Amino acid sequence: MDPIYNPQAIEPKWQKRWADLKLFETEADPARKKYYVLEMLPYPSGDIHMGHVRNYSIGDALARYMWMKGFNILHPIGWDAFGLPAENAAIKSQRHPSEFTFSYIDRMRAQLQRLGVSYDWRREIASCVPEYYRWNQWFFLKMYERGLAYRKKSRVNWCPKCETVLANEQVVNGCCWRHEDTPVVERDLEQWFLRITAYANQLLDDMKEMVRWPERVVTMQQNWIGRSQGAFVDFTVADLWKPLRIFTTRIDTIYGCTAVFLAPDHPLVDDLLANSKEPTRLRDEIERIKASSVRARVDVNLAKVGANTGFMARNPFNGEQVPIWLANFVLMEYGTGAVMAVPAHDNRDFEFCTEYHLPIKNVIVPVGTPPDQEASETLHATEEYGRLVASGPYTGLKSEEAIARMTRDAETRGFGKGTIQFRIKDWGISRQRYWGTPIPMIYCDTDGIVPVPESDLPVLLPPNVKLTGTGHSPLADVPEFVTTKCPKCGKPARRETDTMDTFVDSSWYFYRYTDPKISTAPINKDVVKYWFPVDQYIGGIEHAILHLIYMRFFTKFMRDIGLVDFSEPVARLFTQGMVIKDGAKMSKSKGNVVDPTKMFDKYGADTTRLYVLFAAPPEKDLDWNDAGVEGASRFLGRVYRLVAKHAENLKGVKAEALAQGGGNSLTPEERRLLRKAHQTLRHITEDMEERWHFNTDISNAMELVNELTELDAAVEAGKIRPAAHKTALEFLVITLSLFAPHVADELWEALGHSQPLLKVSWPAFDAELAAEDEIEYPVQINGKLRARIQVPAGAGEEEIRTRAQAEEKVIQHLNGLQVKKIIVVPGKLVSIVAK
RNA sequence: GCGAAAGUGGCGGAAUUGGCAGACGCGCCAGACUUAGGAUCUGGUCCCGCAAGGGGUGGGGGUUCGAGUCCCCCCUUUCGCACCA
Repeated sequence: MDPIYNPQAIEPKWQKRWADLKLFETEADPARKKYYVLEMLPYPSGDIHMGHVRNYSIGDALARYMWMKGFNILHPIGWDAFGLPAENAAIKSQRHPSEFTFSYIDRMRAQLQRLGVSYDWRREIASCVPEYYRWNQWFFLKMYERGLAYRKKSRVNWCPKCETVLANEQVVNGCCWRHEDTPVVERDLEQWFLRITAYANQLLDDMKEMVRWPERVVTMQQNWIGRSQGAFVDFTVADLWKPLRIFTTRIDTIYGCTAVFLAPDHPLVDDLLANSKEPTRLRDEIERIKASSVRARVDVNLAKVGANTGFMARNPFNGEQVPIWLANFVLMEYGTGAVMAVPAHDNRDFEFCTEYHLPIKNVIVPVGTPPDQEASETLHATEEYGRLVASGPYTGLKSEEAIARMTRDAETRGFGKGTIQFRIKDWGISRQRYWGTPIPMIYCDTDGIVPVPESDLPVLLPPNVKLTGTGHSPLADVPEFVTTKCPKCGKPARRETDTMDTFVDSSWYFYRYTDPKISTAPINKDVVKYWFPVDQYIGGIEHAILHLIYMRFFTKFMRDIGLVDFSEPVARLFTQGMVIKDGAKMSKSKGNVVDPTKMFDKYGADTTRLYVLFAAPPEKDLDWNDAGVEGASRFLGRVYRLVAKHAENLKGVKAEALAQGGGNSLTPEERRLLRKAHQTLRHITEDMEERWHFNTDISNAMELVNELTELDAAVEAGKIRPAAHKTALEFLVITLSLFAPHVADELWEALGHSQPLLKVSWPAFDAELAAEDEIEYPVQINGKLRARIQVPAGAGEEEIRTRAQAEEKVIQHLNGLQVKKIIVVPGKLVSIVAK
């Protein structure tokens, strides 16, 4: 073997060997236990970045471990290939987005293959091919059949840079998720929506199955879905005899209601205007409030602004009339767009009512409050539950009781009902762009909206299209696409020209991997049954409430149409940290990008992977440091030389012979080396099962290398026999194969093996060999470390105590003191309390 | 404002259940080999102190024989949500 570590020769050699052996190709096999490792599929942007390297290195370490543990592994990769960047590049260069996309895929595939990840490349998918996206259309039609896809005109988020609509999930701090400094503007557009709200309750309830998901992600999804239980109550607009429905979660405070607040765009506002005695003033006020309303907000701490409409509303519980105000903080999109103002028990209402000198009426007191203190002055809102006062027949009830009873009474008396409101909205999927899945719908003057028949799928994206990026659907400019026949009446009709949000593509792609070529259905049910659920999904936290909620929604829908028989697709989720350099996320605009391929050229893929896993635990952000890569490179060089030096001699040696000897016949040096080897194996085995602190796994491997280096003289002196030496070296190579697989296979071969490491079973560590035979006990006196004693591992507490007291330094420090207590913690330390 | 996570040497980080703080690596210092070193190897490296010893995990308090770890208060950073009635 080459005496010098040369990754540029080793890595291509093994990548070719693995491919020739079809090492990573797997099939469903009901006789074997399966394990599905999934990493989030990349967008083909042109080049892989360090985030990809990190993601796939984590996944590969796990996949290779599970492989060696004997599982049948599904480990696929594909391309999230539709989307705006390719379209924007196409506009600039007047070429077709598919040119960019496919050439980028080729380039990134080559880069990924250099990384040497254990993918079954036969299963590669790209979402931009008709064989894939026709099933997006199929899912859409199935949803349409069931009333889960629908079209409506609504106010939508529009990104002026993307020139398209965004889903709520794609709006971040009022700005576009892809353009963080571009505020989203509102437009009223006819849009297609997927009724994710129909699954809101299930999306919440099924979280009980997501026990192996990061709590953070579960919480974020809970907040996003935002379920809240409350009641509608119908007030009446006094002069108009019109009902005005409000939503509240605190019906128990309704006797403290001193006003009703309307969103400025509430439908009743037009009525009020028409009947107002001072319409001019009111119209001005409305404009003013709209301008400062929550929806148009740029500032985070928006001041409360409002205006009195001059109208009154009647509270159905007590018949009181309260003024109707417009308020800038009331959202039309949530509840009913109208709220009752209870300034004594809601902070926002309090702030508003104080500002506009509206009365404040206290109706809740803490449960133990004596009667004479009930009428204390209100200086701030108290939002806690308590006991009702001044609340007619409900006075004296506790909040919980009152909520139940008042909701029931509102129902029986016909002016309200209990309800559950969600914060999550339906998923707007129409995009006014070209490079996406055409929405398979047809508009006919006679028959209205008509779905494309399933047999006519796919609706193909026309290849010849002029891309201008001017904010209307490019497909509308392609007459041969737009013009079609109505499937019902056969008369000329027009096709829908919007395309789907690309998050539709990624909502079910991981099912497709199990049988990527099937042409009769989106998925092969039987194969899905074998491979699912995904055992481990790995990706960035940024998808916590985008992709990761959409894919759950899709799975529930797939279950309801009989494609799958479970409700949650992913058993365990891992969210990796970002890759940071110089205190900021790597990005072209900041100029702090480290190009992985440059690292491959300079150090090799193994070193790059090893460094990325070593520099930080995988869930934390990773601070990139060029000097650290040098360290990883040096380490692999050291390992290589260590094995290369002895490989020739050890080739024919059998490793197992000594390891099974129970330790008795070993020389002290052998004992020491094998102890370290088994300790390392123990640490890494246990860590792979649960913790995944690859950084400490690698540091353990480094310690083993240090031990091997220190004991090298003993090897040469014959104090360590070849079998023991080889065992230690093999453990090192096996554990390294999870993180640096190419060099590991090279060394494994040099040690005389013909099968690659993936075919080797993960060895079991020997707890006896890993155990220390002497333990060093620190001895503390009054909490201060005073001495260390060596005690045989089997020693009892009494012996440890005696030895500690006999220690010279201990005697010195106890001089003149009286021992009160001696605490012996077996395996840990001795603590002496003295006065 | 609400919620979550975090704060440990010059740097990345380790300490899995309350038990020797700083593993491992980077950097730095010294030495060896060398024509040379940005290769390789060896030793050193939390702070104060010659030493004995003392101090030390954002700050302050507490529980405990013993606290980076548990409890209370405060500060800082990052992330998520942000008028959701």
